[in-house]
Amino acid sequence: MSKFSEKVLGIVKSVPYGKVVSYGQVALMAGIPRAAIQVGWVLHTSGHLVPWWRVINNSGRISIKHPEHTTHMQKALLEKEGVKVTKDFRIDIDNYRYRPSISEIENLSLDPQYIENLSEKYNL
DNA sequence: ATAATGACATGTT
DNA sequence: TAACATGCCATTA
Repeated sequence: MSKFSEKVLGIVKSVPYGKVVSYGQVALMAGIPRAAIQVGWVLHTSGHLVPWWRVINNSGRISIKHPEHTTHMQKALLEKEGVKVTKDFRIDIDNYRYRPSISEIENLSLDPQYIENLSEKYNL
């Protein structure tokens, strides 16, 4: 298990009930800004340990390629937490996005430039 | 070591 | 809004 995987799992675990994050945001918080797809890989392989359904893509959609069940299951899981998901799997991500606190960001021991990126991109 | 694969992001049509 | 192209990097073959 790589450090990247451990960080990703830790971050996803810290996403509170009823909130969501984007793959890109998780990647950035893990210290590798453009590794969004690797976040997906980690969740795919080790996702049973963490609230993977709170991770969606940055356009506010559930874009899991896996046919059938998983997308519907994710929709159901999110709705159970009070997150509105439309029939075509759209989510108001700005409204539901998890914005980590300063202390949580410091916990990740990120480079200062990444912290700046975070606040710029996601309006922390 | 190289090449292919992916639960993605971003910018351009 | 959607579709396409390119960039990215951990993992696997």
